[in-house]
Amino acid sequence: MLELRIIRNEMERVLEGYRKRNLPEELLALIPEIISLDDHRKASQLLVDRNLEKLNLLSKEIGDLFKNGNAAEAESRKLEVATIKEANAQLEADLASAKLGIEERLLLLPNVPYSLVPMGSSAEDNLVFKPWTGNLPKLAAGSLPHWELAKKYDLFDMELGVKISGSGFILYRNKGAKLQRALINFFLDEATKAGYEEIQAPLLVNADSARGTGQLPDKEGQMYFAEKDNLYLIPTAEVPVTNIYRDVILKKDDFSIKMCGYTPCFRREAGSYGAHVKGLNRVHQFDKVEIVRIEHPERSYGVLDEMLTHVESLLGKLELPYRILRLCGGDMGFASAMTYDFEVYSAAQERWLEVSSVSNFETFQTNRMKLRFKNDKGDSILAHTLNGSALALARIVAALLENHQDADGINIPVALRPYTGFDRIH
RNA sequence: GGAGGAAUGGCAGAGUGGUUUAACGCGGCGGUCUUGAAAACCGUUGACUGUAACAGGUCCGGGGGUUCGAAUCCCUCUUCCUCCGCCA
Repeated sequence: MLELRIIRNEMERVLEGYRKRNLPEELLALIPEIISLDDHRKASQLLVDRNLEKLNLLSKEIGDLFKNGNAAEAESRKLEVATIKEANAQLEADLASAKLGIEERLLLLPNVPYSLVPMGSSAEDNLVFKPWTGNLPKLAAGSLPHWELAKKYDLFDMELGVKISGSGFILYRNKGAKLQRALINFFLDEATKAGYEEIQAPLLVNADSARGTGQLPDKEGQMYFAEKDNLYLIPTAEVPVTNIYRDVILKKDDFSIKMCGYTPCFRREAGSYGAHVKGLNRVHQFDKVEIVRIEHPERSYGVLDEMLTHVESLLGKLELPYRILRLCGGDMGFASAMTYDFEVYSAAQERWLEVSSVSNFETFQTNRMKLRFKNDKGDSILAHTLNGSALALARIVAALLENHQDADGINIPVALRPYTGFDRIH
């Protein structure tokens, strides 16, 4: 949730940022409404507080009067109290509705894009921040897309996924299952080497956690929900891992906080059926190792670059051609201030697949989570949060299978061989 | 699932209706002393809101209620502990 402080103090930057997102007029119109509601809130608060002060004083007087045996005088003060309370009830209702109005509107406003974010309305306008400079793999005639390779080498089964659960659920088997496990371990080990603490977090979370990282109310329809227990299946490890620090005040030397976690991710992907959902390209359940950082605001963009380097090294070791996009305002997620997407080239499909998204949320999550640190002056300052996939499995598997195939098998990248225990699928 | 108990500041722990403006202690911070440190002694010590700065207001697990007045009484929810049952 965007800080009210930013709206009040940095209006220029907010408006400039929202132009990059092509924010519709009706949302821009919320900004002056929020400011006037907040003025109203302050005024009401002042009046309410003054009345409360009077009530506090009167209560003390009444206590003293009773002690001194002056019951008559005490009773007359009680009448005074009743009058003030009645007047205050209306003011308090007024105050509550102003607060609610501010909250409702703030929840509708996305994060303000960082200065480097390009203007744009769709994926077309994303900046290719780091193009692939090598040659794209050219596959021999007869090369197969990953869903055909899966059948040929018995790696995963989509029909069984449908039978057991429904469309979009995959059953991995044999070397397909082992490849999954190998990738997860590889990614976790690489993150550990880079200094990230490994976390195993709950896969179901409560509404407070989903709200903390911004999935609620914005993406409610994208999450599976266990109604009986009021728990959401996580769409990413970001949710449970970041929420470790909900309602926490850090000391300044608690930085840097670096955590990673492997979890399955559950996404309903409502309304996204279409041409590009074949095979592993878009599924309801996939595995992902996520890296999460909690940082001092002055360092967060340096850390974002550091995270890019980490993801790059993973893709390099997997011998996959990749490029990095800096997302334009219109294509960025609601909560993000700047996002880089990593795409790997899927040679048989001849298209780029998004395999990682690395974002700086600045204070958008911490404002809602109340995650702060103490500066030298003793003020509580909101920390910055960042996270990124390092990496997401299903599409990586698709690209690995397609790019490393030859006529009668698939080669496993050297870095992964200690983890798979085999060099080749054939 | 059943029966009982509990939840107070960073930690520990008093407080059962009116100097609680939350005791005492530990820890933290500052100081005295010391070549330096420890010990000892003295002082200080949370969050939110609000103000130019004061003032003021809110917060004793969450929410609601009783009362002139609630950490304290009532209702409700959540979490933890003990015992029983079930169980990977």
